[in-house]
Amino acid sequence: MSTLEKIKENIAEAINEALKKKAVSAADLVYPPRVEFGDLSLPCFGLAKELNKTAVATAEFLVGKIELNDVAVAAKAIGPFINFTFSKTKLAEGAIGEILNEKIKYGLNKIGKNKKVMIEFSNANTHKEYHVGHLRNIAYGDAITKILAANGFKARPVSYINDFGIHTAKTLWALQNFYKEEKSPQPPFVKGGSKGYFLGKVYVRACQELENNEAGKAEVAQIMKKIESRRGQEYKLWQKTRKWSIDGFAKIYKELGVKFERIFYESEFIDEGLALVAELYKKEFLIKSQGAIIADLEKCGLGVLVIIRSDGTALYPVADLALAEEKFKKYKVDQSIHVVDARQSLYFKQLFKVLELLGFKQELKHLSYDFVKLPEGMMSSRTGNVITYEDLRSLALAKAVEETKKRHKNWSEKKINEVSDKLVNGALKFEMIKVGADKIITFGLEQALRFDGCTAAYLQYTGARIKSIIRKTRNAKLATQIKYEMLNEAKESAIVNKLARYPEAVAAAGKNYAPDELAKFLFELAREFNDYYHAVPVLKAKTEVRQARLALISAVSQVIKNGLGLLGIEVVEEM
RNA sequence: GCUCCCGUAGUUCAAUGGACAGAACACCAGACUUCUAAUCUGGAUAUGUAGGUUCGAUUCCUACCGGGAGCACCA
Repeated sequence: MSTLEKIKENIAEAINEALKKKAVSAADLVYPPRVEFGDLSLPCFGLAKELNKTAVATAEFLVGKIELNDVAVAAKAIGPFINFTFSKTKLAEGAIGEILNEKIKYGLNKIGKNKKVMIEFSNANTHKEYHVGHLRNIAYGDAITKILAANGFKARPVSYINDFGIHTAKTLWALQNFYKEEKSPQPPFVKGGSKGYFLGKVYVRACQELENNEAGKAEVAQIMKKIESRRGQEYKLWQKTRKWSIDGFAKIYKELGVKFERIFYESEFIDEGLALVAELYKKEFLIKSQGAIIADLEKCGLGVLVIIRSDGTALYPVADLALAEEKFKKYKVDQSIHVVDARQSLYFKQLFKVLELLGFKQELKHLSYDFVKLPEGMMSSRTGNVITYEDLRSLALAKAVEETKKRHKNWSEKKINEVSDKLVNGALKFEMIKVGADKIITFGLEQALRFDGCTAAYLQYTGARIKSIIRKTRNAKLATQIKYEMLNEAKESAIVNKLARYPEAVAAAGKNYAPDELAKFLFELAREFNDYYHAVPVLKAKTEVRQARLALISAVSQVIKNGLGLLGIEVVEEM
């Protein structure tokens, strides 16, 4: 339990003792909106009812009865609230001491109790573009994985790549029909693009060419059947191009520093899925309708889920059912989380209902988030109205390099690139994460490429400033006995309060599946530090004060590092 | 038509049912012989409408008005 949690427990206990019954818990204590009110507050509205008094009278009645201690040193009734004030020294000693002692482990908890959770995200398609929509998915999924792990879950990140859908046939069709002239083993690159990027362009072409082209659509269906049969030239081409996409994904994951424990492919599960579907069809769990095989979920208010097309080819749920079985039986997960865009809410309700009807008892969760659109309108792979990951990254990198060079004329190319890389990862991820999952992101390029305001760069910069100060102490060890009573600036106690709340921020982010809450928390902490930085000198202070301030800012640096880490963002020593 | 999501400042976003609705961007005015100015300080503007529940509603409920998404062979 963290310092602050212990304090809250103690206060709740003291209140209960004063009342001679268990009336409040630590969770009833809230943080006052203004510093003048104190450090912690009990709203007395609930108690007032129990005691049959007004809330104001309750606060006044109770405040004198509460026994204080050496941490909670004052209690004052202000209207219907009882406001507690902490000993600044004790809180600083507890919180900073804890941070400097636990380091990277500060803020972790055991709420998850080793529950095994598989988090599936970055479910991209081969033969299509990887764009900013996928970026939101991967940033969110990765942050959720790390946050759940910090909350004591056994979080297992996996990805499920759809390499066997009709889109692959469309891309191959266009490749064969419109890119034949390209005899070289290298595909006709869009300047600077990878092969995977190129396939994305081919897919767009395919969609355009197939519009109102019935003959073409029939050819695509033929190609799909050939791919499914896993024989012939088309299958070979499928294998080759599939690898282009997969290599492209691997490169992206490496750049972003996102790791998966396992990457599943639809093509691995399709046969198992088809067998499962055949069995379910035999048992009349699935039925034939209009030539297709469906799950009729009308009774549950979920419409119908088409599983096999009327031409006999498989749809998405086929492999998804087999994959779910694999997760539960082989990987023995307690919970399966699917990080997928909100537009697929109905699909997941249907899929989960089918799994439930099949008798699976494990927890299934569709962690949905809203989509990313462009100022000009919806993104669409089909029309090519997208910002691809590669384009975005190279723009961001150019900007980061430019900004870094401007400030550090003597840095080597290597150092500039290393720092720029971290800035780019931070900028891209933070931009996607800082917004609540239920908000549509209208992706503005200019805004995304900013390095000021509420951005990762601001946090990284704050960290770098602190590191710079610490370097100037020539890495002299912190005094073993820090005199925390030296931290008596108002700005210092604001920072200490914030630091002490970090473990709660981690728990809340996990409970609500909300990395944005953590992002906001870190931004606020950094803002408080930067304000302090301008107002209060560290290195110039007298020895004992300097030691205490160094301990404080080291703790800030540690918490920024820990928090950003949970968002998948690295800190930098200098920038 | 049915279902779901969202309406807060010029813009993009905050606010476990709590005290005076906060930031960022943009705009204006300031702060680098002083620990990194990718920073800081100061300045104006906002809860779609109408009801209800509550001591208290941006938050919960109902209706309406806007915007978006989904609803059988895309994923």
